[in-house]
Amino acid sequence: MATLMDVAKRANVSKMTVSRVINHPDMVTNELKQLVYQAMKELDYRPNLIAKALVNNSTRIVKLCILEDIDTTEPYYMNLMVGIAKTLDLHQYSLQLVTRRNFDIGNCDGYIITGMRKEDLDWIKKLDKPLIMFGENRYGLDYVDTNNKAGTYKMAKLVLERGYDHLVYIGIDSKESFEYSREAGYIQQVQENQMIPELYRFDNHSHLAEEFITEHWKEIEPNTAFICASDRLAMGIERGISRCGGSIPDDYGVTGFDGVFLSQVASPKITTVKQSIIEMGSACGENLLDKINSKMSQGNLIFEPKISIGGTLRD
Amino acid sequence: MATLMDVAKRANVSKMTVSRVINHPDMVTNELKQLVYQAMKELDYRPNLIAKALVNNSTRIVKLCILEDIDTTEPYYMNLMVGIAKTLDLHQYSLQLVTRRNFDIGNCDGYIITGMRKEDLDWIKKLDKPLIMFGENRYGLDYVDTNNKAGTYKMAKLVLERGYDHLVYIGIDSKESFEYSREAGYIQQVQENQMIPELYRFDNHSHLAEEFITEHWKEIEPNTAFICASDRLAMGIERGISRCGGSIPDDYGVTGFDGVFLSQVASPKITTVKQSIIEMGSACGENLLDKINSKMSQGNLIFEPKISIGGTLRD
DNA sequence: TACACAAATGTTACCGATAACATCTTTTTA
DNA sequence: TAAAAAGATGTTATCGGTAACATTTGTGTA
Repeated sequence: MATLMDVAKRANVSKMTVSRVINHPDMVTNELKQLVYQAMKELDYRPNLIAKALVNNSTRIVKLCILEDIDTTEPYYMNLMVGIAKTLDLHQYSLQLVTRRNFDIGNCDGYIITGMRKEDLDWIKKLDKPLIMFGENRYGLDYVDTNNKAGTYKMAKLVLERGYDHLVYIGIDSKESFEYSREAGYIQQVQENQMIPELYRFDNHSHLAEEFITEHWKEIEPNTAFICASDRLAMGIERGISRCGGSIPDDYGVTGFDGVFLSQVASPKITTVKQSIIEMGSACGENLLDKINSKMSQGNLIFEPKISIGGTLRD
Repeated sequence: MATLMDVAKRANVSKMTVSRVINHPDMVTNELKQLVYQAMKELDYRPNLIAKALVNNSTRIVKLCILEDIDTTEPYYMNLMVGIAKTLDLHQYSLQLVTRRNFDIGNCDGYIITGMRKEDLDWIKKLDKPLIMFGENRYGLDYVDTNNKAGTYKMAKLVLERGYDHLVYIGIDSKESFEYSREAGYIQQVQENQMIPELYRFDNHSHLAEEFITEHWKEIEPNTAFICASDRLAMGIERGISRCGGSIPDDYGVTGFDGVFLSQVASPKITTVKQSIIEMGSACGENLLDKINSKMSQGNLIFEPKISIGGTLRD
């Protein structure tokens, strides 16, 4: 691998001139610049990032802390990582994955954190490097997220337009901020239409939603739609209705939230609030790198979700 | 952040002594070692990995090349990454994710590659750093994988024991090595029982398997079991049978392969050949790091799969 | 023409670690 | 007991870059 020195010798200039051609090209005459470019090309020169990092006292590492249990989780995070990695690679940063099992925070230039619980706030606040949260929070930490409230608000609207006259919300039984926002979107839409909200909450497992349906099947009138806080729950609801002999989408509607994977595998495909996780991941990375290079980026980045049409709502 | 120098001053020794305490502790007297340890503790010293990397002319970066399309993929790769990342972090390496969109190979100490196609062989052979493939291959590249053949072989055996007398294999329509191996396992088991193999192949999408069932329902006799090459296909088969009014597991059996996520979400849960991807990822990382430090590890690492019992086979 | 000042390039020191060699101390051996 | 060998520690150079300062060259002005 060619070094600065090799290029310098070949171009008959000093190392600094080469370094300047790269970092401050306006301080070098065109003549020398050409020589240097030529030499760089001939030697296929690539700067040594490690050496650069050493002088800058940086690590070129970003830690991605996924604090939720990954084992049972949707491909959601995979997409997130792909998005983040894409940006980081572009700027020649690399990634370290931190999980609760694997809890090493140190030796990095910044953090992206997701799935935090309240008790994590302590150590997070102590971090002395730039950080950005993935997922809304109410602790004043900068974050990137979907506009959760708008997602369910829009979806509920769509469901009403499709003529279902009974809207039930199936939520995730958790105190996280995103859940409150999703509930709020549903509630607002329903109230604007002079209807009474009806909410149920479960752990995020399809079979719980399925059981809910089968156990309450007698009480569930046709023309009801279920607005679910996740595709997983939606899948359970869908399966429950099918099992009880209900007809989707004619008599019952179902909608999900995420649009990463499950909504596609379900049958019929779930009409869902689609988050473009890859894009959000990229933005997240971009944002963090800006902070690291103190281009003063701060505040939140909210993405408007889109509705992805499947076969669980009638036309 | 404290440096070697700081520790050295505090302990009243030279930098080299401190360095030796860390890397060649047997060359330093106990007395000095204690002093140095003390100083390190007081200053909370952590070696600067970047500086270390510079002298070793290494990057401490491993590239994970996922050459398959990730967008539509199961959480499989997420688990893989978690496994790899776990090991790498332990050894203070970090990860860069390479995809086809994002194709930067360079500046790293080694590669883990998965999802390669035949045409990738060219550039892969040219890589001048240690590499290990995730997933079996027949190009002589070292790999880590499940014992695919044993997986379907065992599964077919189990299915026979459970009394199904007609075994159909539902494969993935691809020329990859793992698929051939899975087919081979099924075929061998079936032939050992004087039965005639019956194989179908589809792209790895649940709805294709589902359609297959609904379209051929008349021809499918009760007491048939479907050995599928993936959980996705199994899910489709399962749904197709349910839709046609068939009873699982009483009249029909279904088995999958992977056990990462879908098998859990399906209903009933799929009896599947479970791969412990996280473990395999760790092993993969470990193996690569050994190669990097030229502890001469080479050859393949084959994991014996386990059968994970769901509700798609009768007792 | 000479001097001041700006622009272009080169030199040196440094980032934080380690290897190789140098020096000093202790032990072994004849 | 002196010389050689072994053991413990320190010094220097180095990895590949960049910042800060030093030097050279060129230009404008009196």
